[in-house]
Amino acid sequence: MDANELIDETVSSWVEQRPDLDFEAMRVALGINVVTAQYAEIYGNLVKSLGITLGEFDVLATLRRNGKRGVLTPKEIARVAMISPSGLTNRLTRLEKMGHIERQMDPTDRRSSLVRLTAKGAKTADVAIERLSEEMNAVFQRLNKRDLEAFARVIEALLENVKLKMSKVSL
Amino acid sequence: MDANELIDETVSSWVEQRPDLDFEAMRVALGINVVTAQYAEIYGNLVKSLGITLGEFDVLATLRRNGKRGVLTPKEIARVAMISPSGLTNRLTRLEKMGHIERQMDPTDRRSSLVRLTAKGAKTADVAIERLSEEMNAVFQRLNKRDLEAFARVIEALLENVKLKMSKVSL
DNA sequence: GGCAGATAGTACGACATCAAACTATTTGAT
DNA sequence: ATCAAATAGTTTGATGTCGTACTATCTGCC
Repeated sequence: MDANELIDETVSSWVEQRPDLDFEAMRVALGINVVTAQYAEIYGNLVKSLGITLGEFDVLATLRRNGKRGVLTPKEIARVAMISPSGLTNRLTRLEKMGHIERQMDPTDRRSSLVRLTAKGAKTADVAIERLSEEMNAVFQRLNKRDLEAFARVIEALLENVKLKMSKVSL
Repeated sequence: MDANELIDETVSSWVEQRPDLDFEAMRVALGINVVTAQYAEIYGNLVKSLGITLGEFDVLATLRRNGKRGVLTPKEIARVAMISPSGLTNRLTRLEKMGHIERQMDPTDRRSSLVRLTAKGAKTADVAIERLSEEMNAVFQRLNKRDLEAFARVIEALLENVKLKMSKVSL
């Protein structure tokens, strides 16, 4: 039983049970869900070999690519990583214990703080992003170029006018 | 700040920081993640108005479409819903308390049990799937037909040879 | 300047999940 | 027929997240 078979099985039993409804869009949505879950697992295992979770990598990656020398406030990290304030506190605490980041007082706003990537954290982020981008490029390289362009257009259209709230997304 | 802008921002800062790597596949993968997270939230709110979570709906839906009169063993539910055994036990307990399902002894195998959809559970599943399919069709109707076909092909190709394990997927 | 309201980050409680250990039962090899 | 191994489902313990409430600090209006 592979993923496409499971999806076919799911959709055709719905069609059988509810012939009054149209499940074609659902087939696509179900496929997206399974793809996402699948790659979340693959990427999760990949960063696990570096001793971190996907959520933790998300924070390291945000710092690595966004900050001047890897320094950002928690608020900014939360915005880009799309995580709740409390979830971020937990991630930062774990990363601090592991020595991937340091927290410092913000001299200009005593409510806030500055999160800085350590050398160890920067190294981890770099190795992870190298492997992840390599893995993703390998996967997509096998696909039909023209279809892939259409794929990207659909994704973009689906996200048009989507305002972001909280939700777990990585990279 | 909408979703496409966030993705653009993310990818271009990566390109700036690591010009030695190729992030084009990552852009697409990131888009898929955001789309999935976004629709998980929309669908989650939709079933929330019926008093259940997406995971619980997943079980109701599996029973509604797969069983002879909505009866399946937990093992079969776990297979199709892609959830761990312990996670399933919890979902079933919650659904039983709410009166959406009943658990009975399996006369042919005393280790196992039979999970049956109640009238209330079947009604909930039907209302939910009507609204969900309607919502999804409305979204996809706005998209370019040819692109959508290519989209489906890419999804299928990505899932080729994917053997399923555990992961949370709904519908 | 002072004070109401906004804002930054953290603490706490609840929740859903998984992995691993466990119990009860069935299967299959000899 | 017996018994080791496999299987079904539950329990337990740990994890990671969110929502809400809380503390500390800043901002802007008067």
